[in-house]
Amino acid sequence: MTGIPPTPELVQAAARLLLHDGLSGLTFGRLSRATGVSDRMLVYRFGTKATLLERTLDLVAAGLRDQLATLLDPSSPARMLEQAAHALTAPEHGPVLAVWFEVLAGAARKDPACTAAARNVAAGWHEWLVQVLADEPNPSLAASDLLARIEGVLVLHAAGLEEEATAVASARRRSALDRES
Amino acid sequence: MTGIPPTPELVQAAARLLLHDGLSGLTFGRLSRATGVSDRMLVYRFGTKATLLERTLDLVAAGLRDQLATLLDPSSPARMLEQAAHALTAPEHGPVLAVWFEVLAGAARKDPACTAAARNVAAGWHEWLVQVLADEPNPSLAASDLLARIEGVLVLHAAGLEEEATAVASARRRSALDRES
DNA sequence: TCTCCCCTGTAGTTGTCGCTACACGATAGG
DNA sequence: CCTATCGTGTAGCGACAACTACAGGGGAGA
Repeated sequence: MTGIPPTPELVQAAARLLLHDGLSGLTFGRLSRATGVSDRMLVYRFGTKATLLERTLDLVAAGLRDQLATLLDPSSPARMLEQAAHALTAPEHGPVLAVWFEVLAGAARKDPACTAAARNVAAGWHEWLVQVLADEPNPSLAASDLLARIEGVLVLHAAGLEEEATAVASARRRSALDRES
Repeated sequence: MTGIPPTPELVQAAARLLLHDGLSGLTFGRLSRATGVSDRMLVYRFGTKATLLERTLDLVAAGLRDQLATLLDPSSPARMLEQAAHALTAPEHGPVLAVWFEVLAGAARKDPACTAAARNVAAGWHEWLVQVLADEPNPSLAASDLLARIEGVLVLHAAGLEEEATAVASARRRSALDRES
């Protein structure tokens, strides 16, 4: 018995809440308090908590996908790892990374919404990188390799090994990726 | 007003629960139901939820640290990435990975317990890899690089890019790590 | 004008959360 | 033997979760 679909502003407010408070912090009650819309209306519009999460994750995933493209300079593939690491480890991206890790955790537990969202983001990134690295002998592998390195650096940084992370990201020795370009 | 310290069996039961249900699934109530110990007694022994989480994370972190050492063959550094990826992406490690990502998410949000646990695990892994890669020109950097690659592959796998993950892990072309050894 | 249905608000239900107040028995020191 | 502390149980607190029952209000069609 779900009513009219939720307005985009509502989903954006939910996304803001999600980034601020994490997956478990996104509740009807909090969203109600944050927007002034009564929780009853939120339930009416979204129907259920699962779809609220789904819509919100879709929006956040779209944002994450776009983020890489604006952060990286496609013209110098060899430096994209450094650029990505430098940009994404900035403090203002902490909440986004937190949600990303939470989604990965959900995916590791086979949660359907998280699995879909994680694949959404990762596949989008990979696809974009394949475009960028089209000149490589094996663009798909190069994209996977670069993506894995970026993610690895992010994990190291989140785990508190900041210096090791930047060292890996900025290593000037020729890497497999450099050799291929 | 905390009483006698919790028994190791209690913490182990908490760790089992944590792996099964995630960070938010570790509650006094559930642990009570799982062990038969009344929740009142759990509160009495642990004092507070935070210390319950702390003790449990300590135990899980120790397990995670040890896990790599038993999974990898130090005699062939060039294959450790492949070994780690193959072993850790097995289905039975799903819950452990989920908790690992959850802890990373907490660390990204500056949660003290998660930050400590994440650094605990990552630093332990790094330290062990430095020992193993002592013959490299730059053991610390090589260890960071390998660790980042492993984590990156795990992320890709968790995000549903299984093929890309195994491709990266098993790429037979000479990598930076191979050249250094 | 009457009616009907979509939208919205009030107020609940049921459950779990972390945590506490308090009473009771056993045990151990004086 | 008295007392006092320790360990344990019962019961409950207030907050919050997702969700529901139900009563209106108000515009649109007959």
